[in-house]
Amino acid sequence: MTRDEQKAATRLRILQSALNTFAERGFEGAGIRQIASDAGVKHGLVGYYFKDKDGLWKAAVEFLFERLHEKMQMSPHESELPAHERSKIWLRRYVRYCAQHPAHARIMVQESIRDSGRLRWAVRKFIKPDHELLKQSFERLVADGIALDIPYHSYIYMFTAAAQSPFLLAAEVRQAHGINVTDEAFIEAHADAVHAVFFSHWHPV
Amino acid sequence: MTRDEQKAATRLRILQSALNTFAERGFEGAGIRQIASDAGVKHGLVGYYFKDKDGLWKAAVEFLFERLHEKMQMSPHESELPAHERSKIWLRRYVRYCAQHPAHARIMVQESIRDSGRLRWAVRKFIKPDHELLKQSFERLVADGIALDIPYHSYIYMFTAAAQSPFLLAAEVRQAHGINVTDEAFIEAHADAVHAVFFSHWHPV
DNA sequence: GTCTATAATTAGATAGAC
DNA sequence: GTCTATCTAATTATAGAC
Repeated sequence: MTRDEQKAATRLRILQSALNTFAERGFEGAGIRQIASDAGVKHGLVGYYFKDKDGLWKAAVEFLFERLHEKMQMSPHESELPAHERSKIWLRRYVRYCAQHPAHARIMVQESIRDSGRLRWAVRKFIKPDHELLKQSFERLVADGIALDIPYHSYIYMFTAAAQSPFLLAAEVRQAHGINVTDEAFIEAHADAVHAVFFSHWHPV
Repeated sequence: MTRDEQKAATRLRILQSALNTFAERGFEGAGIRQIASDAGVKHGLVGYYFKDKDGLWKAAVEFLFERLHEKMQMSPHESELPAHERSKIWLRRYVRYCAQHPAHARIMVQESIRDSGRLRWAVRKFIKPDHELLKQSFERLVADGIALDIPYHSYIYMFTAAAQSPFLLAAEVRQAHGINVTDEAFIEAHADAVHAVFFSHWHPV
């Protein structure tokens, strides 16, 4: 491994550790010492890579959204499918993403509760652009009679919350219902359930 | 005011302050000094009323669920309405509760992310019993063809998340969409949207 | 009941050794 | 690049004054 690769690897280990810790304990609850220790480095090194706690948080969130965009990308083939097929594929992919990367929703939900400068940064850089795209997709689905004609902001927040919820709250689901939400069977069943609620109004003839 | 009333009033001020602070910053992020100062007392007094931070959190959560149960109670008259009317009333009442008391979802969501001993306590004492009742109601609605026949745990988490979401994430909704979710018009519109998505499958003849 | 004072930890940030 | 040492500030909890 070259020096640059070593450096990138160390940076990434800190970042992954930060993702988990911010997700589990929120910004204020997360400790730089804990994050560093989980990554196998000393706390002083975090400052070298990310300047301060804010910088670390922003880098972690940047990582999350870039990965989300990668994972949600449609292939050229898929992009040409009819709208109801496309949204079905998109939905399953999103539910699967929520199941595999629960830290994303955990970090963003906690920060959206907090109303911080960090949230303002994330809204401008990621949330607003993403919601703008979602709005356009949603409006096409409404025009095609696939999605219900309700206010798009209610739709966006209901849909994403419904898809994320069991994975966001995995600990509660396990304790209250004995369900392991990382089971493949549960993920599939939940994706089906989200589809039934949000898209079953439209039945192709 | 009698001594006992004074005492109860002071306890309540601390409790309210704790609700807001735990909601905004999570358990670890919340500071007893901040809570005490917002309540107009010195931090030492918190220990007198609630022993320690854990005791304060549990008292706050107890307060939340007792208020929820009060507010969601059906009148004898309402209890005799047909199922689809009853669920409609229940839904609007729940959305309104989420709008008026966002601290409830904010505290519980953050704690359900954390997987703590506090969560175990809340699951046993409040969440499991509540979900058991929800399950029974849901199964009746499915039998009557009012609710979709999907796994009840997916239904519970989707429904509650969809109802709570814009109020849970009020800061994000305001920053990203310029919407004040405490507006009466928004609350009504969101309740309509939740109803359309989760109950419009059934049309009375 | 309420506050003051303090003990024991812990936090984030940074300067400097290697 | 990585770590050690340290500074300052903030934390929870509690003992004791009033």
